[in-house]
Amino acid sequence: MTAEKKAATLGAADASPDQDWPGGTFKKYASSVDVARVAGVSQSQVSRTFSGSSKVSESTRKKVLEAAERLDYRPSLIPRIMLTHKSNLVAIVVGGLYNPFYSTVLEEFMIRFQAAGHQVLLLHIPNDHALDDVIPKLASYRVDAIVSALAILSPAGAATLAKLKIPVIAFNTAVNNEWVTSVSSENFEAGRQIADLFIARGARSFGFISGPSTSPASARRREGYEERLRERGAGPPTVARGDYRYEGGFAAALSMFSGPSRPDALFCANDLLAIGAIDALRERLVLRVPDDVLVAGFDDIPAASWASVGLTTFTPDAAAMVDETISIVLSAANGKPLATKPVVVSAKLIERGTTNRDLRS
Amino acid sequence: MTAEKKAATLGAADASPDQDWPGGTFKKYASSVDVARVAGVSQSQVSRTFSGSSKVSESTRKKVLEAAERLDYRPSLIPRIMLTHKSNLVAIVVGGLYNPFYSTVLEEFMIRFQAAGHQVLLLHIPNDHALDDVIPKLASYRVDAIVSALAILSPAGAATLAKLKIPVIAFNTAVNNEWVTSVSSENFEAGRQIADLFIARGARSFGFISGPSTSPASARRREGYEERLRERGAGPPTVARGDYRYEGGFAAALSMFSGPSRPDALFCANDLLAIGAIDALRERLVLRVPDDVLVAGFDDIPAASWASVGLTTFTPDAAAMVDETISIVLSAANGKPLATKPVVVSAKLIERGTTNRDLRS
DNA sequence: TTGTATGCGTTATCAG
DNA sequence: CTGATAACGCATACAA
Repeated sequence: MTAEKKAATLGAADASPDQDWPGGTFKKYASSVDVARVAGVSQSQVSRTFSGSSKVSESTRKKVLEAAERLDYRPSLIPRIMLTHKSNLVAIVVGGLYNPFYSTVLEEFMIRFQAAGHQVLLLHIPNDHALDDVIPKLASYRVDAIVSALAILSPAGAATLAKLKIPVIAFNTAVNNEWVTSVSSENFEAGRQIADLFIARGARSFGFISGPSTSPASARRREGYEERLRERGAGPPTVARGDYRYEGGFAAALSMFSGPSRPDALFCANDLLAIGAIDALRERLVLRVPDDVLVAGFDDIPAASWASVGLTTFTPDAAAMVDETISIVLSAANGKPLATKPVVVSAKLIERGTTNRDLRS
Repeated sequence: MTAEKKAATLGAADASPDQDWPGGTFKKYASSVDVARVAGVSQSQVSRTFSGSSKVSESTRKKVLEAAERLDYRPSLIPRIMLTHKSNLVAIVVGGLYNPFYSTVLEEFMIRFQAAGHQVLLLHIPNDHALDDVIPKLASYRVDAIVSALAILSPAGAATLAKLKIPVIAFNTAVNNEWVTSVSSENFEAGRQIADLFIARGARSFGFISGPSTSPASARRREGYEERLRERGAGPPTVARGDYRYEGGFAAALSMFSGPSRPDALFCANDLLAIGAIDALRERLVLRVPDDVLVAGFDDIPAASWASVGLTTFTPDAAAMVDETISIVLSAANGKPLATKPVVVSAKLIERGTTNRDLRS
């Protein structure tokens, strides 16, 4: 009876399998069964024609292709996911796309994943706390792997992710556990390097504008900076807290330079903060950069190399980081266990005009 | 026999349904059947417990939840897609995330779609030509709708998309057809407004730096600008072609001001171009902005309001555009036909220091 | 309230 | 080379 009914239904569908019906029923997609009927072959042959692997006679192939064309048939990937337990879906979790560093990296990821035959499921997490909201989605769509491109990912957040038993690659945050591997840039060493540069350029007193208090990257950069300053016999830096945004850098610089200690070198946890600080210095405090204050950032966002900015900063080897991440994801997606050792990519110091008058355009 | 075998398999799985097996077999996710067995109830009851709608006795419910917890069970959405023909997946197709305008909009979309219970499948298209590569993916994952946030979408590209018979919303590009609706900002009128502003600020000769030649938005902005200049009795603007990027604006300004005609007002098709042009003017040509040249852009990206930039520009009402897009997508996802009339949202002129000395910080 | 049976659109296996 | 048929994991109509 069911077969009967189906035959009738599809008899009608033959002519127009994806149109409105009198009753309002709407058959959106033709299935391989529909195509098979129109082509006069078995459903298996349709499947084989489209999967390409098996061999199908030329005549059958032609019939199938014609029917498929007529019916606008597109094979669905959904059933395949059920069979193979692989969705070919990779989740990328992002926080602040306002930071050009992350949007650039995201774009790079998309391009690379697409090239590798994976699709990207994009998720947004405003803060670590909201992680719980997206966890269910991640599992429900059976994503093969998760890339966390969050500026902030706490160990607790990482633990939550690990419960999913889906491989997680933490991009730019050095957290690790059984299911979480990290790919991040060298932060501590960068802090040390910039301290040396500042001193070489003649600075005597130092400042630091941090990211959010919960950012491990910001903390590491600061630690390296402070350690090296200590080693070189300089006093500890004055510290103000920013939020990784332009406005935060602007405000932090304003308050820092309204205080008693006015550093003559300022390291900021990222470029947006640094640009905000420079603007506060130049436009509001009428201080000259680099003549009165040296400034450096981290990320090498496009604006850092604008002629009007010329910001000394660190270029994380984003290409290498993306490469590493992709290869980890691909092997994880192939079922191989995660290599648990964290990957650390070095960041290269780029000196521009904000620490060197000779480099001003 | 099959049942026999399955029982055996799952007998083992009971204890550890998602662990490595001696043979290397790996059962990643527990299914509702597994949970049912452990809980000692039928699979239907598990389904009912998790769908929430039907009524399940408290005792059954508790047994199911306990078993699910033990097995780390997460219902899969995949079968549901097969049943309902709705994936709850919305594809967002992006091109240049290097433009902060688009990355900001993308972030807004993600937040809104997630709140509405949809997931975002992100696709990248470097150029209109590459559209064909992603079309199959779009159909294969049975996305409910497609949002095209491409800076450039040709009518031909739109036609290609339409063949999918999936509702498409073209964001910021005014192309339309049976399956493609557009939500874009008012471009022509903006061009007219900026012409008036330039004239009011005393400009006599005019320039325009365009986006890529294929960008309809750029073309419309230019048309409005030229029309109004003509109406006001000014000569036609000198035109140079950029590419929507900082570097393009920089180079275009350089070449334009090396030529015979040096405009004293310059309208750029977007903010990145404008900022590049300003830097070329100030840093390389030693011209003052706004004293020697007035400059305006379009998009109101964050950098436009930086103290060091202070760019006069147009704010597209991005929130309203996203709102409109979301509501179209949601109704389309509910099976309603597309309302085919294009939506146009006005953009608001924001005057800052690059056209007005009094507004310099 | 609970259990049984069926279908969704593929791929894979196994006979012809 | 081709065609049946059995899964995959869930939702749901139907029977109990």
